Amino acid sequence: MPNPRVVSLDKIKVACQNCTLSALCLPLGLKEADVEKLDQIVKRSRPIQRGEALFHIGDPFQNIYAVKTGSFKTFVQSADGGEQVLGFHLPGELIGLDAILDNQHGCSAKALETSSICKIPFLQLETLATQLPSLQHQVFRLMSGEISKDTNMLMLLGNRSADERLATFLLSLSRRLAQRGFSATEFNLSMSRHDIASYLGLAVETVSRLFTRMQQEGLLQVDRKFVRLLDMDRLDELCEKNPHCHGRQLLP
Amino acid sequence: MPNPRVVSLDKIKVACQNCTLSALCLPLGLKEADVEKLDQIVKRSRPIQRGEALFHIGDPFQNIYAVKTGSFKTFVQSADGGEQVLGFHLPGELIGLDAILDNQHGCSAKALETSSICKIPFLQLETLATQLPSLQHQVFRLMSGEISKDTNMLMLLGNRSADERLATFLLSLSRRLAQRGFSATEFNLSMSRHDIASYLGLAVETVSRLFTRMQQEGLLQVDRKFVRLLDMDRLDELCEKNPHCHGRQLLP
DNA sequence: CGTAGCTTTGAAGATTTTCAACCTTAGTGG
DNA sequence: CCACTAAGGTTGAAAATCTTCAAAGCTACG
Repeated sequence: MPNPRVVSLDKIKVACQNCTLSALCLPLGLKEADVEKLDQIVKRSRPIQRGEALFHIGDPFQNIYAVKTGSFKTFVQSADGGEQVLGFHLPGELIGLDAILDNQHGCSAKALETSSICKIPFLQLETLATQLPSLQHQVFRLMSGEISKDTNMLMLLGNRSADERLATFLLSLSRRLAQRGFSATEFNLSMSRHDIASYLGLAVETVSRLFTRMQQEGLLQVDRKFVRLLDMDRLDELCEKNPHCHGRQLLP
Repeated sequence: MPNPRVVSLDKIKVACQNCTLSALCLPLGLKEADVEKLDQIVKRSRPIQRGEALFHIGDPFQNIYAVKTGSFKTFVQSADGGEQVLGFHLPGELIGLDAILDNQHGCSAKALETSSICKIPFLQLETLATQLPSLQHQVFRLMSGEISKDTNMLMLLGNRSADERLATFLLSLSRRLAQRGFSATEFNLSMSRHDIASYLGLAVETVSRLFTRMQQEGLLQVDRKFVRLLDMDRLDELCEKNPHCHGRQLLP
């Protein structure tokens, strides 16, 4: 049995643990030697406690962040102190890519639980990307993926009923967690009902009622933060409904 | 009076007419010599007729497009043949940045009127960006801007009433047209009511009623495709409402 | 153990959608 | 040149979803 410490593959594994690889390189593209160079500019960071801010809206833009463990929400404050949640960020996902244009953050980011991140100085990343075409390509891809993600969200909010929104949200979480090796059917919601409601453009009460009803209908099981998806097929059906039909005939 | 043909600035102007500069370089950043190089990879294109497709969903990704004149919509087809509109693209704006990740287009694009575009081969743009750090930076900025744009849209759809959505939509058009030197208060809606409704996540009838009511209230004047914004202040107020109050008390 | 905060539940109210019909516009062909 | 047709737009009334308001239940944490 070979000692894993001596093979160069191990370096990739190390980088992966730092989430450098998982976030920036996972969709293939980077050579091993390049991963090493990338790893050198990534800053480690102490754990971030639940409720602690990663950055605030208006902060000067310097780093992008890759979630290593835990989860974050991004949001903007409304006039009366309320929050509009813009997104949730799970392990392996990036935060801060929207700040490049204005050179300052357009939203705030806060930890939903004790989390750890990798800090990537954007200027250094740019410089390195100039030297490594495959890295440049990778960053383009990542940003493109971010745009696609938002586009999908637009479709979700644009023309879908509350049921479809919640189902889509849960399946999105499921898929993203499964991608990281977590269970696709059982997980904890690190965000509050309030956060979910804000994100989906619904009232808190509506989200609460939906959870209750979906449980009664056997679609899922929910206990406080814990969720178990029971009928993935029917949940899928809810998501695939035609935007213009609102899927209202689906439920009794 | 100097002959504009001989000064090198003219090259920028030429590029600008091709929309290379306006889309890719306008937010400063590129040196004159670099603009010239960029201009060399941009392909001109014949006019595109109303209803003609720029690309279809699933098409292999090769170019990004900059709108020179006219306008486009991006959309996805739903199960029953309906459309979900994802965005409208005015002169100077880019189309196709969401296709990099999957290497194929995730939506279709169609001309809303007779339009012209610049075709930018993405592979060549990437290669050039490797050589020109300022161009690389510029592309990062553009993509970041695209993410911000979507984020704003999420906020719009997430928690706002129909009035606020339409007001925000109209002011967004106004601002973007003004940026290109068009009138900020009078313009033609190249898209149908159906497109607007789909984009804003509303029923066609609701959009129609809103136009009628806003006209009655003196906010604007509307005749078929033509719109004149009369009370920008009150329209602004509609947009700035707190997401959680829904601004419903604003209207009688 | 008690309080604060989050979640759930109920009923009333409101905005928006749906359904249906009518009107207008643009384009076509006799 | 006019009538005709199809598509898009407008309007009205009923239905429905979702929100708001109100209150109670539960959990967690000091």
